[in-house]
Amino acid sequence: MPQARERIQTKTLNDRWGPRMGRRVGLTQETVVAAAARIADEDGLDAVTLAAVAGRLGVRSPSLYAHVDGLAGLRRQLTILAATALADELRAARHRRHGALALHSLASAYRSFASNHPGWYAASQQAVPPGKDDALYRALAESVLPVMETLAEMGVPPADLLHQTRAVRSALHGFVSLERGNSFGMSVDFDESFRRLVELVTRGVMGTPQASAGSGQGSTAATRT
Amino acid sequence: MPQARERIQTKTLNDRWGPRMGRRVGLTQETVVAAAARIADEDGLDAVTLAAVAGRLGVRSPSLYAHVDGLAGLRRQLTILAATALADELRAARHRRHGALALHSLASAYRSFASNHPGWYAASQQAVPPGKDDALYRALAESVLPVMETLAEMGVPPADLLHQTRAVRSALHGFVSLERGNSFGMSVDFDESFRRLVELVTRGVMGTPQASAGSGQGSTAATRT
DNA sequence: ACCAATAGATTAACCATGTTAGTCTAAAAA
DNA sequence: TTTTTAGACTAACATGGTTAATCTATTGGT
Repeated sequence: MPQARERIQTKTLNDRWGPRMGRRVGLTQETVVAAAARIADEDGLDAVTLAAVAGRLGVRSPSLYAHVDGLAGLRRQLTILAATALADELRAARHRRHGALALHSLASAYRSFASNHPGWYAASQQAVPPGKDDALYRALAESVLPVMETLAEMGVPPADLLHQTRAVRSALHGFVSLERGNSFGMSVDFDESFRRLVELVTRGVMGTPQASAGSGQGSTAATRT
Repeated sequence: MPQARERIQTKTLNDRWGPRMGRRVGLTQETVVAAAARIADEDGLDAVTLAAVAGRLGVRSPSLYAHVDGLAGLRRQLTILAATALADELRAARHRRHGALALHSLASAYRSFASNHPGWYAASQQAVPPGKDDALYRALAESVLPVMETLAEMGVPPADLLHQTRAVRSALHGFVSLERGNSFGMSVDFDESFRRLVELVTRGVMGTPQASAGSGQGSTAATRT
């Protein structure tokens, strides 16, 4: 039986087969990133490891490399997904609202997103690696756009738009980041603090007494600020 | 030569001695944390690993356990060191200044600290683990105190102090975090943006039109807000 | 000066994670 | 049906954290 013998020979090199060695299990990039996203929200962004994702999908870690470019690639995809989700929420919050009300709604949605999806929020606010990565930058820009549009619609002059957008983002991200990081001692009245912060920022944005005649870009195309 | 033989025998159990096995090298907790601090600033907070610290000190990783409680303990110590350093800077910035000028100086020092010591800043703003850790909390509270004192001296009523302190911290941390994380697209005019943000916040804090008669704590003892 | 105890370094070993290389086979394509 | 390929796998290695057991220079007592 040369054939049987050969089979045995080839198998002996590698004879501890699982029940479905080589069985395709139907992973896609979306599946993998979705699993990572669930882990991020449930166990924190730091718990997003290839091992954990593979474990949840019933697969071994190296299998993920067929769908995702290692851990770095997976985290990048997760950032894109998270930024896109945040952008959607912010857009929806702004929908059909105007002026200060739009800004308040936006701020509220921002904080809620971080509360409902802490892992996604963390992913969406990760340090941006240098080098141009179009898809990543576009997704991040999308999440900033609603802020900029709201301010523009509130009458912030183009020359101030960039600075004011940065101010609003700073306030929102700062508060949410400190709150999520448990960095406010004494756990009282976070809601009230946030309400006041948003009002402070709203007043500051609507006042806009300084213009300094800078060169403002007229359009609000998807550009990161 | 029985003596020589015995030496050889005892050595054969373990014959790959480095040139100074067991030689005490004079490590202390301070030395170890200082090495970690240098690495944090030079290569980023994520580069602070036991292996890296040990490597810099010319020592093997397990040796660090005599001085520091594992990686978690090391990072905790680093946070304390960083928060203390930040507190010192903020205190100095406030020194002999009053009103809006004090706040501007404080804000400037805050941003400079993050710029000069990115690793320390990151360490000082880490998510705070739950459970009471007195030394850690005290160090973090120290770094917040100058903000609170400045606002109190500017005339913010006690009932508003906690909220306003949170607002200022949010704005500062948010801006610095986004700036450090390369999250502001188009690298123009960060200084101008920061200047405006600080002025916006200053106006908002000095206005303080809402008081809502909350129960303010009269003293500004070292309490985290 | 000697001796015992200790502090602080070491190696060894183990676990988890990321990654690459090579293998195998079910599924897709020819 | 045969061939090719995509997608799973094991094996092997690197890096990092951690514990245990060991050794010895230092320290402190006699």
